[in-house]
Amino acid sequence: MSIAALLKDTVTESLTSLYQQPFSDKDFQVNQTKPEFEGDYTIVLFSLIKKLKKSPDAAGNELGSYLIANYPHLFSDYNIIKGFLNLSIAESYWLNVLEKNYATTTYGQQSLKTQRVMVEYSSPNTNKPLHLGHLRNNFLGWSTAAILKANGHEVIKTCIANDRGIHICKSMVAWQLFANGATPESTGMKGDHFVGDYYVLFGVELKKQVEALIEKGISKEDAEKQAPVMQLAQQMLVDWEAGKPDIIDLWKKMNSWVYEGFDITYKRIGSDFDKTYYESNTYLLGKDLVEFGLTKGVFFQKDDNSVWIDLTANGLDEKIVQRKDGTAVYMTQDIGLAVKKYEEYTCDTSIYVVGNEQDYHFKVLKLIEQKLDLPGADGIFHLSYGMVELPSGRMKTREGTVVDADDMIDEMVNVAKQKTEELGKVKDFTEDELKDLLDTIGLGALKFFLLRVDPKKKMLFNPDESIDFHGFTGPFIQYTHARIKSILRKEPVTPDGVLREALLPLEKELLIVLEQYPVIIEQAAAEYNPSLIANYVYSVAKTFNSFVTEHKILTAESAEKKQLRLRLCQMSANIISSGMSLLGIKVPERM
RNA sequence: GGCCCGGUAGCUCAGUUGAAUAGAGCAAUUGCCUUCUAAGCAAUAGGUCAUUGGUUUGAAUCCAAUCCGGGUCACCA
Repeated sequence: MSIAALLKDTVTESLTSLYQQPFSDKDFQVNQTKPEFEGDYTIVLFSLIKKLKKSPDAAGNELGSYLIANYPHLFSDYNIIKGFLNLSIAESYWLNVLEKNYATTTYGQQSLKTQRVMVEYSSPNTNKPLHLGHLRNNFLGWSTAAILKANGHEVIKTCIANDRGIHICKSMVAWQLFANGATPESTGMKGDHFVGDYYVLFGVELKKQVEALIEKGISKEDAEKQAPVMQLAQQMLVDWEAGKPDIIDLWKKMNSWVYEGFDITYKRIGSDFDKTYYESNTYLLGKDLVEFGLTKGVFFQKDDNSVWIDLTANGLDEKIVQRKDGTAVYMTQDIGLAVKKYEEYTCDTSIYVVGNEQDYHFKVLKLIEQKLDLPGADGIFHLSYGMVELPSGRMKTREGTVVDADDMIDEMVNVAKQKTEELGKVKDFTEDELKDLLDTIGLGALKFFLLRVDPKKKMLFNPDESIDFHGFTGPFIQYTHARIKSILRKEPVTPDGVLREALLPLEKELLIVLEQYPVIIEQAAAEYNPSLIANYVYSVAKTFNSFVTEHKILTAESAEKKQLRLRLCQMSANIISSGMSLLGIKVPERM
């Protein structure tokens, strides 16, 4: 049990037996003691004084002396300052934590209620390469899945490929018009970038044609509909839905190029999926459910035959679920896909890692599933994350301000290369080892940068200031790990040494931080929030660095002290490595 | 306009189940490499926690109003 939980239980029990009336852990607060006061953990007494009708000091003294008298193995001392009961935890307790855990490599409590959880993330469009926003999505989804697994849940990672629709047809039309049969192979380009260029070309051509039409006195709105390229794209969508063989062949060919490109990127960033759904297979799903909803009276039909749901009673608007021509809209297929997912995996929770611009969509989706009384409806959870913005605002494809994922990764690895060469610490590395290290550092910097911020919040990326390698960053933590490993290579922990040495302040401080790791993992899982892990691992590295600068390990004052510190090193390295692995970040042995 | 989210140091962010003098990193200034990796450590400086009012022994945190920023309200996905 964690010290925080143990304190809550112990204080609750003590209050109950001391004052002969029931207490719960909601009657008081347990905080870590601020560094300027004596003690390790603090009980805030104010909320107790009403119930006890005593002054904070009187209650604190009674509780403090009771705790010391009854739990001598847990508490060594206490003091009271202005309504705060500061407790010093017995040294033997901390030493025991260290002795029990220094060699532990896998952390994470098995939850009492183990669930089967689906995490859908990534969800790319197959007409252009991934950008920085997708990276935040991928890292977040992957890490959330890893954190849930660490807590004992069964996790199924899924991806929905948005592989059909008018946007896909646009790049296909442009390829037909302008490519002259060029392929990724013939041009030596990565497939997703190759196709993405034609998507951009379509936009350029469309703009040209629209401007020409406007000059002839046609309204902008009409011009966009009448532009020849747009008509081609629309016709192509009709042909695709009709299954016209040459269109289907082209579609398959171009999508396969994109997937080849995605595979390279996914492999590089470590994204993987247990199951991929394709919109081309799922876009017709949900139509039966529209029928079902109509007979159930959840949906209603307008005069033009379009089908709607009225959510005004829930404070929302009316929402269309089927077009007047009977075809499915985005919402329709999502209603269907949710049911399909449940039928295939019967997950307790189904998480959608999707940007917060779709908050409304998912609110409506869940409401509809619930009103239709569909299985798994209550388990739907939209893990909504904020956009990655540039100093100029949102990234916009049309304005060419999109930060490409592959470029970003390459740049990070380049910076890693430059820094590593400057420092010249790994000159004896083989070419493969060096390449591995640079990937580890570059990607580590990028992942940490995107994961350290609360997912819910939008975040800013300034391309002019490349991602830092100092301070609150991935490389800082990786570096700390490498330094620890360097010490442990010189002298590993021996399993025998009995620890009796008194703990110095920095040793204890580190141990207190290390002890909190399991609680952090649980909390990160409960909140679906990897940034808690990132912040925590950083605090471990920071605390360790203060400790290791002040105290010698290999030339410690005594053999026992050396063993104690080696154990602290071991435990710190294990926890840093474990925490970083939950973020999908590798830690090097040397750097 | 309706609904949703946000506003904390020059910049990027923690802290938001109420609690001691609001914390980090970057940028600035200053020390520390003959001994375990200086991608490090130690220190200085930097704040009307958007504004106003309220609840409370106690408010960055809860409530109300206002101002500012973003998102969303498509027979697009």
